[in-house]
Amino acid sequence: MRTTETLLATVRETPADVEIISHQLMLRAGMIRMLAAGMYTWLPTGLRVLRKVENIVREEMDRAGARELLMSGVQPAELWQESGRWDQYGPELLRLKDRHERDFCLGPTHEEIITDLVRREIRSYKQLPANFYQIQTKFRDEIRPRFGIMRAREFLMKDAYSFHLSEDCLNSTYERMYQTYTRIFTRFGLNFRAVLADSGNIGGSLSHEFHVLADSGEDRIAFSQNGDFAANLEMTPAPAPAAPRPDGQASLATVDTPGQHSIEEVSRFLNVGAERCLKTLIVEGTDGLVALVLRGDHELNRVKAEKLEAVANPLKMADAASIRQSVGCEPGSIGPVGLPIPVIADHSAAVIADFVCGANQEGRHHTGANWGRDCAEPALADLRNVLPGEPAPDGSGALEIARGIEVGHIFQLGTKYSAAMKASCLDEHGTAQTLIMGCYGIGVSRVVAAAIEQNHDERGIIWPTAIAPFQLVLVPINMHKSQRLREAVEKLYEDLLAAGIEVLLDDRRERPGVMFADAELLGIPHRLTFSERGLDAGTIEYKGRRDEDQQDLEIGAVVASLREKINAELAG
RNA sequence: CGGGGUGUAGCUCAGCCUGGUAGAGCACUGCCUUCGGGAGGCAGGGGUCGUAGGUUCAAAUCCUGUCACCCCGACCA
Repeated sequence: MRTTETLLATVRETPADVEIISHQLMLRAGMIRMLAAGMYTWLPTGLRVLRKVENIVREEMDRAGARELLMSGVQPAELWQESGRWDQYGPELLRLKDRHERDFCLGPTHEEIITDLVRREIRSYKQLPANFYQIQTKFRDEIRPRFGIMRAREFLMKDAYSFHLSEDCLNSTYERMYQTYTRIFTRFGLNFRAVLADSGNIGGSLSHEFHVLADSGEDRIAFSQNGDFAANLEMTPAPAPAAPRPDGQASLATVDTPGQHSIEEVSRFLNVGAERCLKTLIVEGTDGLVALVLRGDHELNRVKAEKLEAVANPLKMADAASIRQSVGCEPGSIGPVGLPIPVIADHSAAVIADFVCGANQEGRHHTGANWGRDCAEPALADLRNVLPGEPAPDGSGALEIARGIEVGHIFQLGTKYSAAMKASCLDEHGTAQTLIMGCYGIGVSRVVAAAIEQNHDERGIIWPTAIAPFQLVLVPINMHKSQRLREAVEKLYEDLLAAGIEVLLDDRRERPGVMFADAELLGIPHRLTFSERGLDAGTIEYKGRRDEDQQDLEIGAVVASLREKINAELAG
């Protein structure tokens, strides 16, 4: 393709108000433009990347025996009412009425539609297992769309749904999808990890998330060095305390701590390590307020807390007014001693003796406090996030914690939808059996943003070759001044195309600096610079996007050399 | 939805406090020079200052409503 034949739309300045790097670079590289909150137009350059991602997903899904179909983006309310989700889903489901006042919604996901299709079309166990997928635009009316394409309201998703008559069969397809996802993200050329995920409220079901590792990721994942253990941080059990609680030595004292509220402040003020202080968080419970007690240097894990029976789900921190009412003091000076509400302590908070905690009076703390003596023994639970270096729960070594962007999620659904919607089929005995389902999602458009988060530098994007908008950019220097150069460039361009290389010829009458800057911003992995000088020497300059320096290649060998480099990268 | 912020040229912003003829840089158009890392000169085009109302002789500027967007909190691919 020639630059003059497309809409390059690169911009030099970073738009204001744009927070994350992938969003900035997608705007600057002319990949997307915002239409409304969380809704974007994909410009030609961006669409090329999106299609690359999409095609890899499609190839691998096909290879795994899944069949592509395409469902309507607008869905009738009846099916959602049948599954019960019309009432459950909430405002994230964008509802609309047609001219006959019939209810519809914009599809945020397609379980209802596929289940309806399958119950009509599949009648015999001989047709199973079946796995159907589509690559299609989804709409979720997010409370707060942000980060550009990363969390858009309208986004492109690959969603697959599998159907089975036995758990074993589901497990085997699930495993196949796990392998397929691993292949897909490997082919993208991204650094990723599959982790065990929260299976939510659907009892006992297995679920894995696939994360692209990037410091800007919103999720935290924990994994052991040898890779045997990998889970979302919210799902990672904290290790039990190494030693039992020692006997308390100190006696309970009350000290003035004027204006000291946070653990850091109190710990510094009293010159006591944070691990000897207790952090008391007041949350809404199922029956009044509940206190959650953690070691000062530990962090509350919301998901773990939510799973406790006594704690409201979703987790909600109590507001200052209700704390004042039931505890009689401001947040920041609260502790378990004399606290008039139920106390649940994290295991490692419960083995500390002679601890520091709030005295439930503004500006005062206790020192030398002890469980059992100064306050009741607390209920125990795992409430905290694990820390880097702590042992993995399966004994596979020390844990590392990294940030990730969730780009894929596979899930064993069981019979949640098939039971509600009466989707069954006959088994080999002629008996109707409720279908067992799995579902498998990839955020296709999010992959594009995640790839940029993981691969960029101060000059712009650095695409992995497999998903780059172009594999190669050809930059002629002062082509307008030399007919001889123009002819050589055109010839080379044709040869590269003939060799199947996706090449962008920058045929603008621009100065070299402008073309170099745009090529780097666009993140094209390979660059050839062709000048009259090189023509005389019989060479062309080559530079990889990550390279420091250029190197000269013989003109005659350029096409084969590039073909080889690109093939090697695609084979990855 | 709650809290905070911003709307002035395609983009980045100044002007607003203290009301008095709408500005700069980049981008765009034309001409000249320049030509291997985002060139320079000259000449242009382009804004009912988000929007509706109010105060005033006079509103980008003050007041009220409203809309949009951004940032911080509960969801998810």
